[in-house]
Amino acid sequence: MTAEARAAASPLTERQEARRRGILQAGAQLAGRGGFEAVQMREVADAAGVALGTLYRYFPSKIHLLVAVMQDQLQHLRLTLRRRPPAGEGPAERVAETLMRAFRALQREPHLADAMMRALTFADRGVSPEVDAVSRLTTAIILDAMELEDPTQEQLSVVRVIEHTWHSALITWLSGRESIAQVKRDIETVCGLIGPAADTR
Amino acid sequence: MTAEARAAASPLTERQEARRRGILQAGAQLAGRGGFEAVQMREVADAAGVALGTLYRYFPSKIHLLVAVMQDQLQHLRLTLRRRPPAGEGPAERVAETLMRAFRALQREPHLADAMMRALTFADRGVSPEVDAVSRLTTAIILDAMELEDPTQEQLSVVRVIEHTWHSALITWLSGRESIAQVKRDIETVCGLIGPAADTR
DNA sequence: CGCTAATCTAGAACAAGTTTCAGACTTGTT
DNA sequence: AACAAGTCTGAAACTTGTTCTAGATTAGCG
Repeated sequence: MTAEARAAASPLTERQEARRRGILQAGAQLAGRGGFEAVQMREVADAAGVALGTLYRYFPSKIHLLVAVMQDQLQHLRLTLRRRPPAGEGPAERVAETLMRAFRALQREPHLADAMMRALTFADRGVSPEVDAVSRLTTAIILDAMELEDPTQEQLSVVRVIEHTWHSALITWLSGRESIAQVKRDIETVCGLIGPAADTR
Repeated sequence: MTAEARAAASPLTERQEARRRGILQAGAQLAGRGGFEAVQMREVADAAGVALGTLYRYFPSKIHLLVAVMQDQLQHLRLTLRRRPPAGEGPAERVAETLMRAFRALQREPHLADAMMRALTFADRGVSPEVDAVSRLTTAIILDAMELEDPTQEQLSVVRVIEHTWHSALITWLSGRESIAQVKRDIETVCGLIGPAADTR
């Protein structure tokens, strides 16, 4: 548990922490079974052994819940990547490899991916802080892969464009309008923006 | 045969065409006033002077309706662009100019933009044909700006990446997590993929 | 321990998207 | 003109996200 979470909201007790985790797990499980629409708040509450009102105290909407699930998944991904970092030669290759690894993980759980991505892009201003946390995590993962400490404005814009492409390509794939091969190509294409070697000229 | 297949096959009568336009206009008007959530199907039906069941016969869901509104807007945009094409020197400049013009138009109607974009990215497989039509229109607008007749696979992937960036940057702007200036920079950055003039690599 | 405030539960209630249905109206055909 | 098929209306019903309430439970504290 981070110090920020403690500072932002009043710290959760042990049982509350357990409840929160149970809710997240129930949500992820239902999402994995049937995607966004299968995550029904009454069922989540049931599966987590918690009253509906309590669920809403922890996560003020279905979108909040699914964005939190996504944050959870990204944290796992980041740890996995720390243990086995991408092995490409340049930053562009490493970012592409990182995203393709994430993509393959999502392909194994397309329903979960559907629920998370739909929630993320449908989120309105009321969920901005949470969506922003997800976005910062994604940025951090990409910057990790680039092995960049101190990005310039241009590099940050490139990273944003990569994130945009990543999100939108996933959505397009999930709705059946783009193939796995096309997503792969899109990722490789956008990674071309990173440039083959930033400081050779 | 499905209802859609029939609708696509058999042309609408005059009155039906008028009803359809009335519904689209009512939808766009409500969307312009209060965004996605302000488009309530009962109100749309009311404003269009049509029964709820009829509204659902023309547009089988709120998402379908808003995606159709978007298609309508894109068709207008394309005509406008035909009349006054972008004047940049290279394809990259012209695409950026085109997208920035569209962006400025959306800034004038942020609520409408919200309703259309949220519908577009939230659409599931059941709306794929309609979303695909919007996507093809967008692609056509970009290819128009590039003045490209016969794009290669690589060029098509670049166009897809531009579209992804365009959609996702708009969503991010609409939810208040990215500024107008950042969206502009993202557009210019991704247009860098088009390559300055003739590619020499 | 005993008190107070916060939290949790069960369940009803509400809101908006969607479905359904019986009856009225249009349209095209003979 | 008369009929059959399809379309539209008005209204109720159903679904699922969200809110609300009254009472039970828990946590922190003197």
